[in-house]
This record gives sequence, C-alpha cells and structure tokens, in this order.
Amino acid sequence: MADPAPVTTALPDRLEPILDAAFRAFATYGYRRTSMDDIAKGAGMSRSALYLHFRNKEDIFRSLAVRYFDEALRDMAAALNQPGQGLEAALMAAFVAKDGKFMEAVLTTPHGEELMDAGFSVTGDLAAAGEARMVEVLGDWLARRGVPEGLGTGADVAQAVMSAVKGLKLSARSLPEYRAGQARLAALFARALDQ
Amino acid sequence: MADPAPVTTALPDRLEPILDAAFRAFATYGYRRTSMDDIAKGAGMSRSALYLHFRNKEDIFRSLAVRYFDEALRDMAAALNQPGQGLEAALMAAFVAKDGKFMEAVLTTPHGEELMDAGFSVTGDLAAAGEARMVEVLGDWLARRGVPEGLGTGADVAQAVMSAVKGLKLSARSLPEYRAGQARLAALFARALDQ
DNA sequence: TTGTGACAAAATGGGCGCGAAATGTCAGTC
DNA sequence: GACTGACATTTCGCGCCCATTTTGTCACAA
Repeated sequence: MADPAPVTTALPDRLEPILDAAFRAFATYGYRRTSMDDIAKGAGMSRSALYLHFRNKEDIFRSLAVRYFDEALRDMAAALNQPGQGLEAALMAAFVAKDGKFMEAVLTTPHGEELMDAGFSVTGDLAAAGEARMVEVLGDWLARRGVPEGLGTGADVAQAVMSAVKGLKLSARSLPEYRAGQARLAALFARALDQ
Repeated sequence: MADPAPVTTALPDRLEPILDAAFRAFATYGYRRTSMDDIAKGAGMSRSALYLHFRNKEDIFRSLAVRYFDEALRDMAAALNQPGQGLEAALMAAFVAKDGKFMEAVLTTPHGEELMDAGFSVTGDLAAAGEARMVEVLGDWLARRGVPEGLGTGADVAQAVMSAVKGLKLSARSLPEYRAGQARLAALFARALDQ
C-alpha cells in the first residue's frame, strides 16, 4: 500500500502561516472587517506579498475552508475506523470530529455569526462538497458495516444522520448542550442500526 | 367530558378574514413590502378598521404565528394519537403535521426566505415557545409509550428527535426530498425506540 | 523566486435633502 | 360597536457628494 491516494489536498507549507494569520484576523474582526493589511501584518509580511500567493481575500477564505474540510474529513474517517469501539462510540466520535476546530472558534469569537454568513456566501459550494464527502465517508462505513432491512442504503442513512446532527446546531444554546444532543443522537441511531 | 381545556388559543371569528388576507399579502409581497393598506384591501375594509383589531403590522404577524402554532400543535397531537398505527407511521404523521401549511407556503412563495427572517425577529419568542410545546407533546407521548433503557427520558428523546427533523430543512432542496428525509428519520427513530 | 514601497482605481461609510409612501389617530357616520 | 375619510407625523428609498480606507498592480530590490 505504498503511495495511497491522498485524502487531504496538500497545501504548500509556505502558505500555512498566512492562513493561520488569516484565521486569527477573521476570528478577531470578522470577515468583512478584516483587511488584507490585517492579515499581512499578522503573517509578518507586506500586503503586496499576499497577492503573490492568493488572488484576494475571498481566495484566502476559501483556502481556509478547504483546509478545514480536509482536516475534518480526515479526522472523521479516523474516528470511525478506530478499532475496538462499539457502534455508538464510533458515531459519537465521528460527530465530534466532523465539526473540527471551527465549531468552537465560531462559538468563541463574537463574530461567529457573521463568519457563518460570510462562509455561506463565499464558500457555500465548498461546504456543500465537504458535507457531501462526509456523507459519503459515513455512508461507505455504514454500508460496510451493514444496514438493517428497510432503512435504505448506507448512503441514505448517512444522509439522514448527518442532516439530523446538523439540526442540533439550530437548537443548542451552548457547546455542552450541543454535545449532549450529539450523544443522544448517537445512542438513538446506534440502537436503530444495531443488527 | 364537557368543556375540556382548550388546546388552541381561541381567536374571535371576526379576525379570521383579516388574518387570511394578511397571510395572502405576506405570501405575495413579503413581510416588509406588505403595507397595512394591502391587508385592508384584501380583507375588504378600510385601513383604519385594522387598527380597531390589531395594534400594527407586527401584531398581525404575531397573531398569524399564534394561529399557525396552535394549528400545528393540535394537528401533531392528533396525528400521534391516531389509533391503530405503528410507531413509525405515528412519528411520520407527527413530522408532517408539525410543519403545517406554513412550510409549503414558504417553499411556494418567492418571499419565503424574507418571511423566515421576519418571522425570526418578530416572532422568535413565539416560535421558540411553539417548538417547546411540540417537544413537550411528543415527549409526553413517548413517555406514555415507554422509552428503552439508556436513551434518557421521553422529553430528552423528543428534544433530540425534533431537532433532528429540523436539520432536514437545511439540507433538503425540495419538498419531496424533505418528505423523504422525514420518512427516513421516522423509520430510524421508530426502530431505535421499539421495545 | 520572494518580497517591497508607491501609485491609481475602486469600494466604503456617512451625511444631507427631497419626494413618496406608510403609519397611527381622531372626529364623525351608519 | 364597527367602520370610514381625512389629517399630521414618521419612515423610506433615492441620489448625491465627499473623505477615507482598501484594493490590486506596478516597477524595482534582495
């Protein structure tokens, strides 16, 4: 198994500091209020230099999103395939991994809402693609594991499960409450899917 | 069983035509662009007359929301208590009833999004209260029915279930797709909750 | 290559005024 | 009591201008 297909879109190391600075700036000022200069300062270079690596602010934000989804997807796959855990634990681990560090950042910064909005309009396509890949990963995993009769394919169930978890974000008022909801759903779905 | 406690907040019959006209106007023009005159015309009376019954546009909208939630709650309770149906069918019927006529209206009118926004800011408290009552109804029903060990109380499960269903709205791209998602969740949760 | 400072162009935000539209109230009618 | 027309008031949308910030692109340096 030499040279497996890369799960993550490799990103040149040079760009990482820029993305880190951008993440900090976005978390501090929000998307709209962050200027290219803020990012440049944070990355310790001139504003002009940014344009050597990214076309504009939107491009930076999208790269950030790509990195985020790659990480979340990788973590989620790893969580599912962790050996020696039951169905419920696997689901719960996947639910937690799926949000990555982003969720906490959004809940921490005062600009979380604005960032979500910006994210929706600027990286809506990436988010859709990212979620689709997550559904696929979960779907394959469920299919390999086997889904009881009458519940549809693994993909069908994965779709429903992921969208159910998404619903928690609308209701939960805090991170612990959100986690509790995830745990409840993990328990319910595990019971439904147990052969 | 004379004089049972009213499940719905009774609304004077006289006001119904006004609310109907208001609903039509909101669906046609959106919340912001609907003037009191639009509603008055639709209800066949002068604008002044509206002020005899409602304080302002917001008051009308809120009354509309109250009526909607009352209906949805009543329909949902009725759907659950329909005799001779299995767990899965009961859940599915409840899921459908829970949205009432509103969901379809929002998906039909081009102003659905704006109406959702307006609804959120103007009737956010009512929506929260309405959903809480729905969770309560479902929770009681589940508790009476019995919830398997380790899944928490009926209220806990109801909370998770309702929030899961809410998540479908974010993913579904059409009404049929939305219904399919509801059906899938009904099947999953029914299986999880079967003793 | 990787970066810089300087420069022109564009976008942003705020203030102001104006006319049109919508609002809420009230004296008075049926 | 239910309703109306008319009235004063407020809000709205629009275009306009201007100062400031931000942007994207140079020619040029390490």
